[in-house]
Amino acid sequence: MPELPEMETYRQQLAPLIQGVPITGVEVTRPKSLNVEPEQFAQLLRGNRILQINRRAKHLLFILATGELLVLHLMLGGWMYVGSDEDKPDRTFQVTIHFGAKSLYFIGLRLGYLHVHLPEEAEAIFKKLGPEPLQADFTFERFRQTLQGKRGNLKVTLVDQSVISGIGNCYSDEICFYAQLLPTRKINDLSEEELQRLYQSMRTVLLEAIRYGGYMESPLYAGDRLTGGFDSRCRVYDREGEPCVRCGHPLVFEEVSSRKCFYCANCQA
DNA sequence: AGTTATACCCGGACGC
DNA sequence: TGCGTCCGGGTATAAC
Repeated sequence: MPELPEMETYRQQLAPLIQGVPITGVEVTRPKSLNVEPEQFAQLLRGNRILQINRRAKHLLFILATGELLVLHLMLGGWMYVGSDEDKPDRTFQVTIHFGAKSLYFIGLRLGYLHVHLPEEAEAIFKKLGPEPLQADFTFERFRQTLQGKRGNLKVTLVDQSVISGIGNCYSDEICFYAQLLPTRKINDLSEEELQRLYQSMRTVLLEAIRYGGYMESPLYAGDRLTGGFDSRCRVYDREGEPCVRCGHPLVFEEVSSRKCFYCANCQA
C-alpha cells in the first residue's frame, strides 16, 4: 500500500516524465475519484501543464501552470502507470491524463482520489497532518515533543497521520522491527534510549525504502527498475511464519488495534 | 486523550 | 468460459 516512500518514489520518477509536457486530453471512468465534474476537470487540464510535483505525507501534489493543484491520494492499493496504448497495463483506469503519445494512468482508485484545489484550500487540508518524519527540522527533540503525552501503543501512534504523517501499516511494522520494539508497547512507557532508537529507526527505514523504490507490485513505466525494489527488503510486513532475519525465530502475525501487524516476538521487546 | 465501530468503495481474485 | 461472492484497508466521523 502506498505510503510515504512509495509516493516519494513516484514523485521522483514522475517528474522527468510529465513535468512541463502539455496535457492533450483526459478520460474519467470513475467521476467519484474527482471533486469536480469530469467535464470541468477535462477543461481545466486540457492544454495545461504540470509544472512541479510535490509530496505531502501520502499525498502527491501536481502543480498546474494555471496555479491550481491536483491532490492525489492513492489510499488502498491505488497505483499509477506512465506509458502508451501499446504497453499500458491490462487494468481498469479510473482516470487517464494524456500527454500526447504517452499517458498517465490511475489504477485501483477505489477510495483513492484526485482532487482539484487552490493552494490555500490544500494548505487547510494539510494543516491537520502531523510533521513530515524526514524533514530536516524534525529533530529528535521535536519527535519527543510530538509524542509527549501520548498514551496509545506504538503501532497506532505511528500510523496516526495527525501525529506524524506518511507512515502506514507496512512501515510502522518495519520501523518497530528495526528499533527492536514491540508494536504493542505504550508510547509513555518508552525510555529515552528507546525513543532515540525509534527516531533513528524511523529515519533509517523510510530513507532505505525510498532509496530502493518502495513497496509496489507494478513498475511505473516500461523498463522501470526502481519502483517496488523495497519489496524483497521488507523485514516483517506480510511475512508471517518466515524466519526473522535477525534471530531466525518465525515471525508472528497479530491483530493490533484492528490492524494487521507483523513482528518478531523473540528479538523485539 | 484513547478506544471502538462504521461507512466509504469496487476491481479482481477465487471458487464452482 | 462465465458467473457469483467477498476481501482489502486508510480515513473521517461519531459515540463512549
